[in-house]
This record gives sequence, C-alpha cells and structure tokens, in this order.
Amino acid sequence: MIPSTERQGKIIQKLKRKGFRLTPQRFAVVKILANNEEHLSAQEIYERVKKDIPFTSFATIYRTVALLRDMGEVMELGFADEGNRYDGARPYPHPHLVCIQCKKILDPKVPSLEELPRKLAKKTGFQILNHRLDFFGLCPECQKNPSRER
Amino acid sequence: MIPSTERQGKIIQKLKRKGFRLTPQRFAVVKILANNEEHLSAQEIYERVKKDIPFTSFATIYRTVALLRDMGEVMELGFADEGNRYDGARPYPHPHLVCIQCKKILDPKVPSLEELPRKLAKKTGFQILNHRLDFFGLCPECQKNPSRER
DNA sequence: TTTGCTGCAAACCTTTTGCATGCTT
DNA sequence: AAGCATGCAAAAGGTTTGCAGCAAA
Repeated sequence: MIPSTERQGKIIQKLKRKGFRLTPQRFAVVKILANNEEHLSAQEIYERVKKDIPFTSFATIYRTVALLRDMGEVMELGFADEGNRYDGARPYPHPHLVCIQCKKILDPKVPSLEELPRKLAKKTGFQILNHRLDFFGLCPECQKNPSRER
Repeated sequence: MIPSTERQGKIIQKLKRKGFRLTPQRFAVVKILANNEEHLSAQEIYERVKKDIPFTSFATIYRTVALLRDMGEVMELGFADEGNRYDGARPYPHPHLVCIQCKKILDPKVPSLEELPRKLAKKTGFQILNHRLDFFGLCPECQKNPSRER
C-alpha cells in the first residue's frame, strides 16, 4: 500500500497551487484515487463518493478525473468495450494485466520497456509521449469459475 | 506490401469452409482489409465499400468485421476516445505507433516481447490470451504542422 | 461580488440489435 | 422452401456538455 497521505497531499497541494477549488466532491474523489491501488471505473468512483456526498453527480466525477488526468496526477486507461479505468496511485505508464472476465486489473512486476520508447523515437521520428502495455487473459479465479462476472 | 491475393484468398476460403456465404458486401470488406497495411476505421471501410456497393449499411460493416475478427483473420484495435481500427494484414499482436493528432497508426519494427507473456503467465497464474503494446505521440509531419487534422 | 463548480438532463458518438425483407443454395 | 444476410432505424452504453443555480474565496 502506498502511503495515503503522501499522494493525497501532493494532489491537493497541486490543485490549490493551480488555483482550483477544493470542493467536498473533489476531495472525496482525490481521497479515493490517491489511496487506492485498484483501477477504478467511473461508476465505482461515483458509488464510493456518494457514500460521503450523496448528492454527487456523474458529471462531477468525470469532470474531476479529467482535471486530475490533465494535471498528470491520475492515469486514465481507456478500453473500447467497457468504460475507462482510473489509477491515482501510479499515474505513469506501466504494464497491466487485465482479466477479460472479471475485469480486474493488476500491475505485474515486469521489467519496464526501458529505452524502447527513446529508441523508437530516434528510429521513426515520432515524438513519443506515452505508451500502453496491456496483457489480456483470465485470472486464476476466473479460470476456475468460468461464469463469474464482475 | 503483403501479397494481396494470399491473405484475401485465405480469408475467403476460411469463410467458405466454415459455411458462411460470400456476399458482395463481405467480399468487398475482405478485399479492403486483406490488401491494406493501414489500420482502417469502420467509417473508412464503410466509405470504401460504398464505392463498390452503394447500398451497403454500417451494420453490415460491423457485422462483417466482427465475423472476421472472431475467425481470427482481422485484429480489432479498440481505442477509448475514437472508434475501433481494423488490421487485416497482421491479425496478431504487434506493437503500434499511434499519432495522437492525425491518428495514423504504424507498425514499427521493434523486437517483439518474446517470452514475456509466457513468463508473466507463469509468475501470475493468469492465462494470457492477448496483448497490446501501443506507443502514442506525434508523427514527424504533425510535429511540423501542429494543427493538421485527420 | 465575482468566478468557479455542481447537478440535472440532454446531447454525443460509435457500436449493437430487432425486425422485416431479400437473396442463396 | 429454408435459412442466412442485409438495410433501416432504434437502442445501448459510456462520456461530455449546456445551462441555471449555488458556493467558495
């Protein structure tokens, strides 16, 4: 578990420094994303925020994660077939292991791509800003329970 | 350029062998996807098919690429922010270089991941079925023309 | 008081689906 | 004749946006 207050504090300071208001809704979203190793969907964030602040709307969730994403403090993982997932603990490129059945997402410890982006930039002339490395498959639980849903 | 008739013939034979009909619409979609190194959107496939068969509908495009995808003959690349892209020339995992401005997608020649999927499966217990490695950035042209749209 | 933020609902966009019609074999 | 495939239009699903009201500095 990454120390809660560290990421949370960093994000909140950055928000304030940039002149954004720290509303209760934003605070709730930051709290959830900063202290969580999971890769949450907008729906999950919405449900958790509503426990604190029952009047929260979906629009605010989306606006807040977009703000945090634009600040570089949350990584948005888009998937075509389901919704986006958000990672506030490690907002930088890293490999993911995605279960196609229960939809859980893990961060496997594999050697990073290291210099590949830089080499590729040199070879192709692209200015490389980001990358994604995702492995898709069935987690051990879903191999045993072929019907389990998320 | 990959030899046209080879992929095209293989796909058509497979369709027939599996008992699917080779309608003019399907033939047009196969022709476009099999003989094309680009990564086309559904919209682009639709437009090109309509040149041959003006009455074609979007539904048929989607049903056809889904059929080819399920047969393993077309790779569907889903993106969250824009539509899917389809690759009929290389329907197996390989890295992509994606320009975030003009949306072109290239296949860079980089060392493949080799044994990483297998190692990861062994370490995590996941049954790994697929993977994606995408690099995002600005292509040389878009670096010069920051406003160019696709 | 001013400006930013929120909630609600409608809009968006791509993809999927229901259904009646039409084409193949 | 039987069944698959198509076209059309509507539905679906997640995300974004317009707008009026509210709240924080």
